[in-house]
Amino acid sequence: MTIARIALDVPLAGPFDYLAPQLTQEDVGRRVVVPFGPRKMVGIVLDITPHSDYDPAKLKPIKLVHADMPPLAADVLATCQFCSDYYHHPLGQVIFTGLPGRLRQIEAFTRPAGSHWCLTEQGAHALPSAITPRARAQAKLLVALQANPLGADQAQHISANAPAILRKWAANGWVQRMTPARSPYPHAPASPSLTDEQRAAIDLAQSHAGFQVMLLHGVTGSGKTEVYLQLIAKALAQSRQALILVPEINLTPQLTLRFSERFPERRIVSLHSGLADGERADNWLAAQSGEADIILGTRLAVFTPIPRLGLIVVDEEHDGSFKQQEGLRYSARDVAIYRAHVRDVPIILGSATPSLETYHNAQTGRYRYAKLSRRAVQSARLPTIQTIDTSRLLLQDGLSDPLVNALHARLQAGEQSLVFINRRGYSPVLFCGECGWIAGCKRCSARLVVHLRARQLRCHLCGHEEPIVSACPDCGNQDIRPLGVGTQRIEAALADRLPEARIIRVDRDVTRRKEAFTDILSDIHQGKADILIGTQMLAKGHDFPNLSLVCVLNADSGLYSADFRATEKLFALLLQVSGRAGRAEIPGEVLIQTQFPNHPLLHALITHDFDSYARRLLTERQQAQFPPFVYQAILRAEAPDIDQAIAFLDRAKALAEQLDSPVTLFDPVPSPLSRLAGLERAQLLVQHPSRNILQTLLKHWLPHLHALSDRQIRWIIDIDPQDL
DNA sequence: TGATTGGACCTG
DNA sequence: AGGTCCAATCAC
Repeated sequence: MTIARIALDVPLAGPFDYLAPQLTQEDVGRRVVVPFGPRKMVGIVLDITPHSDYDPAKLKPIKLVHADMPPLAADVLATCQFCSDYYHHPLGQVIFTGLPGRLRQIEAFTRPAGSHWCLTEQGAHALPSAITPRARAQAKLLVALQANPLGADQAQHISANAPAILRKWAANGWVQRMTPARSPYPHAPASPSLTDEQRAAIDLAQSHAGFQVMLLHGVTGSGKTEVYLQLIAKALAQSRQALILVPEINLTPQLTLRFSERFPERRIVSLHSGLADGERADNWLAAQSGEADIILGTRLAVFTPIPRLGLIVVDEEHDGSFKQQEGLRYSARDVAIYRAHVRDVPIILGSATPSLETYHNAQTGRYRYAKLSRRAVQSARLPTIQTIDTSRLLLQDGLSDPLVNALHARLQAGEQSLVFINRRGYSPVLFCGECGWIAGCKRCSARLVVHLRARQLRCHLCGHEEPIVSACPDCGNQDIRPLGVGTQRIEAALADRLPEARIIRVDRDVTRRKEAFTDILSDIHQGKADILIGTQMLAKGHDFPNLSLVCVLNADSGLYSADFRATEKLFALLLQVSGRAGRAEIPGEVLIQTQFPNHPLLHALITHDFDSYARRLLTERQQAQFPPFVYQAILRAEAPDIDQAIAFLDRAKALAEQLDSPVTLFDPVPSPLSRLAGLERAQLLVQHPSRNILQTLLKHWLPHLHALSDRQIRWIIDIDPQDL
């Protein structure tokens, strides 16, 4: 008997056995269609064996073996197995989170034909005599095709009738679609001269050929990307492929452009959730087949099969978006390190503000460490950072006079300013001064945010919307006020106080339309704005050459937060926003409004001293037994009633205590946002300094929880959680 | 009375 | 997860 063990996209411990006499060991990793209960499903072959533990009489034969995709490579399956074990998620579901959606469907996938047209051999012979001299468009097309393959837009440029002509020729077999070939000896344009630090970083990265992790710690503008480019060039020269992971979709077009300028002959594909299904599958297959040399993508790209993988780069490695917050809660950065290990290739983690985990690993010598401490453009200096003490100043709509004056000065000088406030909407609270009522979301334990222009109250967590009330629903008081400031309020206040300024607001409310963000960025680059008001969106990776002043408004909430990671995140964010100021020839200035100008975080920021602040935070973490000195897992439970959730976690905790493990089990507590979209949430934190001991407990503990939870309670485990 | 809705059960 | 089966509830 030939039995195939198949992984399926179901939340069950697989795999499932099927009769598959037509398959051999070579077919491990193949895409197949199998009957599963009353339905058909796509599966991935994990193994071929002669025996099954399952009742042989109940085995069903597989229905179909797809040939539209080569088998998944062993290292991809190994990476999925690792994720399944480490994140305690069913293997089948791990494998399918890594597959592009189109390949999860039962139907076979046909890759779209190439984007370019070229002459077939037949066409090269037949066409010159087939075209009458009077058909001028056809003659011009033929001449062009004899020189080079033609893109659709190029062809259209030659003649508006080109698509019809080409279709006719294709029907005769004279032309065909293709993807333009790359020259085997690409001539990359001359790269800029390197700083000593860049040179040293490149040397260090190449000092060892196989697996090694290197942290590339470079201040904003120090030229990290140039280091990536040089290392990628080296990998490509050895006929290898490179995988580059970036935090957000927003950053991919810019980076793709920079890569394609440097490697004009190479095929660069991007992979992220913003792509159309077909394009994503096509790009994925281009990576798998080796056609693509550079694969640039967000976290999901870490699972892409890459046969000639030679280098992995994780850019902005500290960024929270590398951790998936639902389903398989993986950290793409950590999975990438595992993958690099399996493939025995180097991996570069780049950041201006490394995560404390990574920084600690670099300090202790587990990772190699290269630092770029100076900006690559000689004349560019780090911005000067100053605080404005708001504990003794009157604020108007959240703005102090010195800050408005500074904005005014830049406006006069014809330079751009950025006002950073990490809160969208008009104001975060609607408050009744009479009885203390605050507008809250009915489904979440969150406050409703005032959106003045839309005349709505919105919950930023669940999306609930309701009209703004004009009187307090509790006491009928007419005098209810918006408290606090958001981007919209700042926009209104500045429009009022600096009426001559052209102001652009950039937050999720304005960039909801698909192309909006790109349009806004291009407006900013063309100097169509004097003042930018923005949230995090503007903090990350965008160069504004004419920007010389950055103002930070509401940083204080992160200074004394209950979340132990808040200071790390705030410090990274502030350094990043500060980096927006003065990238080119203009010296930059940063102003931070704060009630706590003496906070050590702000001191470190002013002196641009990441290292001593990071070491300080690490000391605190060690004393308090927080990551990276312990490994954590959180059991999160969700139920209609908070008591049910807590009761479940209590039982779970009791069960864990019986397992006699040295891990620390904390008491179940309601989650910080305990009510979310109508369900109550609670959580149980488990931690231990040894990753192994923690994992061993989880392995023995989690399987018992299925028996413990009833239908009302949903639970998940979050390994290495980002926020508590 | 049949039609609608929810939950238990199962998948190789 | 997603389907099927079955029984309790519902509108007329």
